[in-house]
Amino acid sequence: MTEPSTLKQRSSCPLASSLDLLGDKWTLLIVRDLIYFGPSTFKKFTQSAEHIQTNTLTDRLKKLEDHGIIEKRPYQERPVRYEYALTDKGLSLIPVMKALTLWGQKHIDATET
Amino acid sequence: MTEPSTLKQRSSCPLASSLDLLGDKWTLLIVRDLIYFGPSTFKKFTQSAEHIQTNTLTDRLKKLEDHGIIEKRPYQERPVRYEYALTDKGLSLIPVMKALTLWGQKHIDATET
DNA sequence: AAGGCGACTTGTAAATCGCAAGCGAGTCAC
DNA sequence: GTGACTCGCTTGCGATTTACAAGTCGCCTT
Repeated sequence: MTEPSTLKQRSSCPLASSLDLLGDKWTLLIVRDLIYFGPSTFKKFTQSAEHIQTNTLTDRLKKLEDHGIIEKRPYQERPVRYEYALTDKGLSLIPVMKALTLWGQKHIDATET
Repeated sequence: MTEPSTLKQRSSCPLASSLDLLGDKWTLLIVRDLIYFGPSTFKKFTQSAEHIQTNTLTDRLKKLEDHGIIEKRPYQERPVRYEYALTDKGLSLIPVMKALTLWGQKHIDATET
């Protein structure tokens, strides 16, 4: 058992605090998959176009779960299989995702919707 | 002279591409300072609450400039002093910042506006 | 009994980061 | 005209994080 991760906040600025939690190249991609395709498994995440590595995925899933953005639940027994799904807190990230997606479409070349 | 940085895109997803450019803990904080306080100098960036290191700052300023989000310009001669300011492309990040700031205010403790 | 699958864990090398220190051009005080 | 000071960086180095590859464990299928 690993201990739950606490958020190291660099300042009391809400933007900085958001970045402390979400500010990396992978976290929001996991959220994206959950928004677009619904609940997903460990395996499915690794098969998305960007090919996240398994150790990074483990780390991000744990962080997201520790902060109540996703929840992990078994969806079958024998064999136990898990899926990850967005919580309400996770769903509230949709506006953030939308803003970033729109900006990317408008300002970065070679993007498709 | 260092060569201009090109954007390494992991996929054609606009969200992923945005994260390729903006997805780290520092880049958007630089943009925040520019939005809140207007054009700023190298020194002033290092004095913000989160205390960015100078080598990281140099790297991010260059990246932002290379991608047309900020521009560097001398604001005085003798001695030459530089300031960094948002371009139109940079200003178009305001909705992204707003979304992230709102989310932080609502969902992360110990944040102040 | 052999092999496969899902969900991770481990090992290692490479890249990035934080922190401290130094540098070079220009200015000012004396 | 020499020493101190400021701004805008650059350099060195150890620590943390990441990428890539491989291995593990429990369960299931054949």
